[in-house]
Amino acid sequence: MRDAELSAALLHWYDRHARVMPWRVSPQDRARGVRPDPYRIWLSEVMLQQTTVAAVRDYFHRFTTRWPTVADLAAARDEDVMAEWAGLGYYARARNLLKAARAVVDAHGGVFPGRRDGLLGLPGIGPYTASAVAAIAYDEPATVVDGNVERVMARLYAVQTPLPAAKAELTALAAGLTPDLRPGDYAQAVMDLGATICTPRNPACGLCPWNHACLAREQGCQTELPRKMAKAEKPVRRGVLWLATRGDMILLERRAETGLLGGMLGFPGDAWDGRGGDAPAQAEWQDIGEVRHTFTHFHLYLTVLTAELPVGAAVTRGEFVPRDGFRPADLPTVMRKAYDQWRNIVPR
DNA sequence: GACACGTGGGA
DNA sequence: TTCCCAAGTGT
Repeated sequence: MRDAELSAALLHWYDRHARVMPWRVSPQDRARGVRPDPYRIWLSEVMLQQTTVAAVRDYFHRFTTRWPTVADLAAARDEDVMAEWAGLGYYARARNLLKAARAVVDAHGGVFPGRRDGLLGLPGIGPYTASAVAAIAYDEPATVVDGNVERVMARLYAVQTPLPAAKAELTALAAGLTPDLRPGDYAQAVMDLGATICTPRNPACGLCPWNHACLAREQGCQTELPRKMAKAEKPVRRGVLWLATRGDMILLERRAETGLLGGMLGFPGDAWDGRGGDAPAQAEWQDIGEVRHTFTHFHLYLTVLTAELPVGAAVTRGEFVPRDGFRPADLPTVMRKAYDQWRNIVPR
């Protein structure tokens, strides 16, 4: 099949099998002239970076309910946005989301750049997201290349080069298939194909609209593609978290703007590098057990220390807040694990 | 190119 | 339990 025939076959498949998502305009509605809201497309695409649709759904609903437009989001307080993002991970996304929203309001009059090149200039928008928003929201024939597309192209053309070296080749192959007609539907279609049919394990080749053109299937190597460079083993790191109370108050500390969990709320801790650190106060710290958490690039074993501080005690870090004035859900997951540990051991 | 950067779910 | 990974970006 020629490229144009492949694209047409995929769009035909998408017309019947498009997944329903809160931010998506169905191919049927789109054919009737319904346009997606660029704000919602952008927000969903940022949330979906390295994150599953299932994990994003509730966050997307809460964000769009609380901040229905980019102007609403631009006017939000940083701490509110970070709290709403808590648990979704990759917190630089939330920080960049706010920067981009404010840039759109301040520099673009509240209107998103209408082309891929303009979108690329916004914080948190890279090659993938710029293409996705341009294609889906503005029907620009931009080529989306995410993990799904890389996998689909590697199989369709039996590319044996391992990732990430194969990235440029896979991008070129994907670009060759991108149609001028319905590029927004096509972008979503090729990603849906990768997410539901051309899956990493056990691809459903029997249901694939491209199965007769697929070189990997012809060669029987589809489950081995795309090849990837072996990943380095995750090191183990250890550290402590100090969970202090004073009556009905609990000690919280806002983390530095950059780096791990940047900008998020948490409990004071050491640097988690085995070199120790300064406790927020002199006290008889009690060990209430270990919390385990795995980040992208290391395993973390945390010792949770707790103490009830007297009213006059000097506190050098963080801020006491009323326990009923903060929600554990505002914490990143590793901090929430420590909080849960404390709740289970020190009830009430 | 390499590495930092989260999380939860599935095999 | 452990590993892999899911609609990537910034440095």
